[in-house]
Amino acid sequence: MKLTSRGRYAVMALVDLARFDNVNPVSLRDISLRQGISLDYLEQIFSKLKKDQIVKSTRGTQGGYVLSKKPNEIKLTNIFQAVDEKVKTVQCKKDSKKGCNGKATKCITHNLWDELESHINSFFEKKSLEDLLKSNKENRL
Amino acid sequence: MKLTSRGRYAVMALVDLARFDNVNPVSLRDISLRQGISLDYLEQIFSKLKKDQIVKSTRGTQGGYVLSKKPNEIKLTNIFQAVDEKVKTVQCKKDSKKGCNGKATKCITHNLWDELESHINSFFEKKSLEDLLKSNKENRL
DNA sequence: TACATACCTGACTAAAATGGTCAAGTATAG
DNA sequence: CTATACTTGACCATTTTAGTCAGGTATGTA
Repeated sequence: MKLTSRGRYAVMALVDLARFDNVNPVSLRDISLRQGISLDYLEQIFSKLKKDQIVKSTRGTQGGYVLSKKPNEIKLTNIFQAVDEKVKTVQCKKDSKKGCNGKATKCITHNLWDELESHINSFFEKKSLEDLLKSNKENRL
Repeated sequence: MKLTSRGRYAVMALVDLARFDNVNPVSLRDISLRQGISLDYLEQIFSKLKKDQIVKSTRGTQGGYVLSKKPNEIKLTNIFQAVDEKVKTVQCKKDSKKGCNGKATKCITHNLWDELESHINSFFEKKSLEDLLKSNKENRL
């Protein structure tokens, strides 16, 4: 089980964005330079973030991205969901041949993964962008 | 972020094993048939479990595997560790070019992943094979 | 002793996911 | 009208996953 770097980049970029969008929109180019993430890759990620209305965009010179909500309203769940970084443990739906179809007869460990999933998600649901900003006040890059 | 099926199979197989090893060793062939997991794949998995002393093996006719500890002494952490199913969130060690080398200058989200990791691991450390056996008493396959 | 059973080992592979790059746009501020 | 910056979609190399396959080796039983 591992986290992909897409999810990590998304969070890094948004924290960066939250720090700098006070006045003007922030360009991906700036984020790319500051965080060391490929510009092209950032564009992919932000198109997803936009589709889920986590950020808004302005085109043209001086354009860029802005958060569409307040930092404390953006939870990690939202971010991960947007970039397809979902916590998926079991996919028993397909294995219907061997008893686990998610309905009547569950495989022996089915409940376990359900529990795990909600355990992880509860972590993501509590943490907001604001929390990350705060914990970075001291430990500033 | 997802769990691989190797980890899932390992847990399924061990629960199965725990249920049937009261008298004789359990052959992988039986587990394979009951759980619908390829025998060859099971062998790979059990060689790892054996290396970490979670199971013991007996060769020859009537041979098979037995747990080397009591079900309540086998935590999920142990199982996952054995089959290389480790929770790894960030690998910042290599990205040393951009500030995060895990030491002095951490990347903005470094602490976050550390927190996440221990949150997940605490779940795995609490759950033992015995817990799974119990919760399967009612919900028996 | 032979043979079937079951563990043991390592090489190999198809398919999917990951982590990007590249190319060709479109919109807009100045 | 031009530079900037978002937008879209195709493409690709590498790695990981989830196995398969082909050989073993050990051992209880007949």
